[in-house]
Amino acid sequence: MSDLLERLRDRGWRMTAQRRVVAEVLDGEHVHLTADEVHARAVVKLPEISRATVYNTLGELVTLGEVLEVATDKRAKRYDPNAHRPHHHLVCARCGAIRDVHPSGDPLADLPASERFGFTVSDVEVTYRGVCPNCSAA
Amino acid sequence: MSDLLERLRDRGWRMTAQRRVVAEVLDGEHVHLTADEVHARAVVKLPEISRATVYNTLGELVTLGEVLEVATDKRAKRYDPNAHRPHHHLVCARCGAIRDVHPSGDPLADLPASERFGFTVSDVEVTYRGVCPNCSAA
DNA sequence: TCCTACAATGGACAATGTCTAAGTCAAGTG
DNA sequence: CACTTGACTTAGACATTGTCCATTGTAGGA
Repeated sequence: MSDLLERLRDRGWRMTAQRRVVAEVLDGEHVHLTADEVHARAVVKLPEISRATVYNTLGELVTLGEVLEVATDKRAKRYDPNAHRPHHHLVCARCGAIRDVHPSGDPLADLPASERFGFTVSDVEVTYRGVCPNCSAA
Repeated sequence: MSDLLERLRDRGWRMTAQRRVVAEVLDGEHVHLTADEVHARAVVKLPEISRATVYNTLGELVTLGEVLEVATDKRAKRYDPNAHRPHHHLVCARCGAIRDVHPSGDPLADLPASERFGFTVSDVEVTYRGVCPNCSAA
């Protein structure tokens, strides 16, 4: 993740304690936090960080393509730091747990020209839904 | 769509003017309204209908499987009355226009057991993103 | 027609996200 | 190293979307 900080500095990002903390919080695999969850964790490391800054920083990271917004949850946006390895998501319909998954095949190729309605299609987001082992056991 | 009203009556739904209006508003192809858009259109036909009733009715229609919630928009839930014909969505990244599309192939089959992490996978939602003809012309 | 359970209402509340004005500070410059 | 400047942060007001509840209304059966 320090790679990330490097890349951002190279792109002219001013490096502040707040931004560093947000980047740290987002580090890891299978991380899919909402903005408020990011804020909650950031506050632990840097108590005076404000909500607005977290929202701003997340927005910038998304614009820069370093973090993805995913819509697995219909309430709040979630942020996925794993932006450089293409993947999709598997969501538990009961507890909301999210895993990154890598389906075989290319869904983009599955959309014939006749179904594109003149759109220039550039991206696909696939969300699998089901019940996770924990929840199906209970 | 009157089929819908029939089906609902058969299931013991009490038929009220409000519910009829909500069902009418949702009639059609490529309809993907937010709850507040549904409310706005319902008010035209029945001025005293309340927001709460629209939300309740939409929630019931979803529970009954007559309408789908789709997460193409990251702000608000959208409601898709085309619940009985499986399909996916193509969204314009600029103007937000949404089309129903029917990709070939079955994305469910593309998720190998090794990528299921013990989940019982039951459903897939595919969202294609791109730029629609109108927006790319501009 | 009358009853009653179910539905609708409206307004308070909650959750998520956006904006602004004012203060603060990172980092380049001399 | 101190200075300067414009980008960054802050707190809190505001906006949007969604939920809840107590009260009032009404669909549809007896």
